[in-house]
Amino acid sequence: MDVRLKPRSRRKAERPHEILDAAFEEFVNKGYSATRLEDVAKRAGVTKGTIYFYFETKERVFDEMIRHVSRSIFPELESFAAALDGPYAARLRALIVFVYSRIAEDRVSRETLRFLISEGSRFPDLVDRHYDEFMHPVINRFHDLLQAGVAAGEFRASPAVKFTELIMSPALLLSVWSLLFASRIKIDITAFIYANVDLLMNGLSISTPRQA
Amino acid sequence: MDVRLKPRSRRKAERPHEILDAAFEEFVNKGYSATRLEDVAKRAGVTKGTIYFYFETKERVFDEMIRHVSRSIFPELESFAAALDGPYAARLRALIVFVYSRIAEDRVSRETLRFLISEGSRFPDLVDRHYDEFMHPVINRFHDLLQAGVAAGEFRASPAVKFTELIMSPALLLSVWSLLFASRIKIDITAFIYANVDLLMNGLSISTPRQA
Amino acid sequence: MDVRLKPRSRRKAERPHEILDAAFEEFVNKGYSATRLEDVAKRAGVTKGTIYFYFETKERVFDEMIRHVSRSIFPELESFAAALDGPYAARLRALIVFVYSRIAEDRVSRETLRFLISEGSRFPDLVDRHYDEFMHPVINRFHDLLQAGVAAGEFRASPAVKFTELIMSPALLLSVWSLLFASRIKIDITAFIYANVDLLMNGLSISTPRQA
Amino acid sequence: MDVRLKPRSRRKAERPHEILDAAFEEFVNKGYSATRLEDVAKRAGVTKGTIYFYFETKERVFDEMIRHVSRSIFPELESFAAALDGPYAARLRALIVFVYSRIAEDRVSRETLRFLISEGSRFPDLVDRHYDEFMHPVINRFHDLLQAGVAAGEFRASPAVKFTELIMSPALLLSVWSLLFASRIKIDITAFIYANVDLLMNGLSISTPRQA
DNA sequence: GATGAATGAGGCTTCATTCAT
DNA sequence: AATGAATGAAGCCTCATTCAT
Repeated sequence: MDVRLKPRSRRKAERPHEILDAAFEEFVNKGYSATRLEDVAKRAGVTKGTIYFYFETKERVFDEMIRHVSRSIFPELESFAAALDGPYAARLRALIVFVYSRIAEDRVSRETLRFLISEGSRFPDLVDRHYDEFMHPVINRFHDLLQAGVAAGEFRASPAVKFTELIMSPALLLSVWSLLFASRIKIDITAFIYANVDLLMNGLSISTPRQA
Repeated sequence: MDVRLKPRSRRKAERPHEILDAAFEEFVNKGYSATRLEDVAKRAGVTKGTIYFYFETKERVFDEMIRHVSRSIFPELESFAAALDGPYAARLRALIVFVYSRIAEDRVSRETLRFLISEGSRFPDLVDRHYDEFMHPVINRFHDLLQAGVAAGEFRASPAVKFTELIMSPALLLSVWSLLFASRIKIDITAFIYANVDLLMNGLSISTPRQA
Repeated sequence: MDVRLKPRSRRKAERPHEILDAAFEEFVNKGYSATRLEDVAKRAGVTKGTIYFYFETKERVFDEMIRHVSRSIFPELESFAAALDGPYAARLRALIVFVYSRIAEDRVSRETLRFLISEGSRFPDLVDRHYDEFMHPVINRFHDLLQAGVAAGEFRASPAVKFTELIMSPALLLSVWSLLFASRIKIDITAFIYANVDLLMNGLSISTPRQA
Repeated sequence: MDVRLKPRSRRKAERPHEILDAAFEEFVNKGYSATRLEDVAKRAGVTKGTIYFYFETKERVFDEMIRHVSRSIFPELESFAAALDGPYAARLRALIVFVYSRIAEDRVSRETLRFLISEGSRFPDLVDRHYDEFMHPVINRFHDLLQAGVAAGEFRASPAVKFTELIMSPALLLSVWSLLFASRIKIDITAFIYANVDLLMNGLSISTPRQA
């Protein structure tokens, strides 16, 4: 699909997105401060000036880039969680797999985590927003599910129910692992998830006779 | 030990350390690129020129700062692990608590993780080094312990034994949580660890009758 | 005359004037260099491109703006001066009042002086033109009047006759005062002119017995 | 005095002054906005960076440049005025000559006037300061002198006594004239001043029999 | 050893100007 | 005629680095 064939007006409407996509790649590579807007422009196939036609400052480019890319991470969490039925163990397993796919295996989500960690102090409301829009809802879904499972007598009333973050931690580890060692050490994700679920289900099962 | 009492020669010998400590704080606050050596100097109570007397470049300051601060994270891991005895459940619990204290609760370790995530692409051997010196040994110690526990018939032969990272993931989560939301949301660490251990021990116990 | 009622062709013919009027305001506010053509466009209710349809460069806009606004300053000087009659004191007074109204009290004239002073070195022939078209004729009219008054025995042959600029200087002061302190200190212009004329008439009167 | 012979420390102390002197020339030539700090640096024999070592911003350079050069305009006005004695006509003449020398004939004072007119809206407190420190004191001295002369029966109680600015206006005209036409039309300043004083003394003399 | 004045490359940002529509 | 997206030269400012003292 040759870019030159697109009508001018068509291209125009896409410019901001193209710039933000280019910005994502550059910011991922170098971090906020070390990224040169000129390089973003080059990657987007425009010149510096064009960026400033659409965005006021470099900070703004960063901020809107985050909004742009994180747009697609979790729109269906609620509907997915609501649609779950059957035994709670199966629901939990399904939700875990879903979260893995969105958090650990998705490059955008992973790199967004990197931005949060690297640039959080420079963009504090970025962090707030992500807590409110992503972390908190996920934690809540897990929490609801666990509590319902406990109420149904399917899960043990483990203290972990109050720390749902525990459930998510392996997915986060996979994310961080990817950010750090992706190019060095590969992890068999399917097997990892399987092990995760195995350990968790046993940990939540009610018939364990021994002490913690 | 009053600083003013130290003989001049003594103080001089500490200059580089003072600079690296100051560098740690500044790099933590702003990241590598956005940190000005002038601010490092100011915090260390010297002038820019002095930094260049001890270190060749800004990169060098960063690199040596990392070595300096991470020096103290894990010197006793091996001896600690070797000294463990008694039931494997108790050993595992002790090792987990130890790792929490070094990884999740220690500020230096936490911020080092931030550096790895933020500046990893700029300092690739930093990442390698940390994998070799910290990650890998910890994983190995857990792995050995779990295998021994399984061999002793105390732990179930869970697939998680092959993914020891799973065991560490809650501590990592706590670390990342701290890096992101420290100032916003507090977590009761003791209760968190307790929940973590509870879930894990149940997950590893042999008498669970049900499916994964 | 409602703007909306004007036929399109009529409005188009006025575009350049509207742009120049807008340019005047913007250049007054910020000076030549600091004025953005974009702001001129906005004020004129058009876009940047339109300005370039009518004017080749920013310099050209400035230059034509000056011609446009200074068009109206002095067309009637000659006829006004020619129409004067009666005693020379009365003629002089009338001419002074006329000049005040055109130089000191007229905003365009005042701001043109500001342009001459600020941007004179960038637009040298602007200065030449204004000297030839405004300064020189005014000085000449005063000069003729004073000489005629002296010849008629009404005015003293003061050396000031050769420095007619002296006569104009209070009006210039009022102009400059306005440019500088307008928003801060008010001057009662009528009283000022009265004092000016009083002093001048006494200075030119023949019957003064004492030395200068 | 070869610059290279000066000890480094000596030169260092002079740097800010040298920069401000260079800035004066550049700002005079091009105005605030069109002046490039790089040119100021070149003229001062330093590089861009050095300017920023001493001054925070371009605005600051301008502001301190004004303070620097206007430092010397009027320190002795009060003492000069206080030292006047003898007939009031002679005092007035002496004060006028003094003011001419400081306002009309001094290049720094003249160009400062240009700055006030050109950049006044960008540097409003510059205007305030100059009114308070220069305009107002001068006007007051003239006012005191005229009133004393009237009280002593030497001067006519002209309404001009209340508009002392009238007395100063020829000097201002000379200033403005210089700013505009210096390179084109020369004025014989001595003769101009003589004519000014002649006209003024006659205007203030008490024995004028005729009406204003 | 230590200072801090000086440098200059480099990045962010602005804006006069162009041009396809 | 008019638009407004796009360009790119240029200016302000920062800061790693150097070096005379």
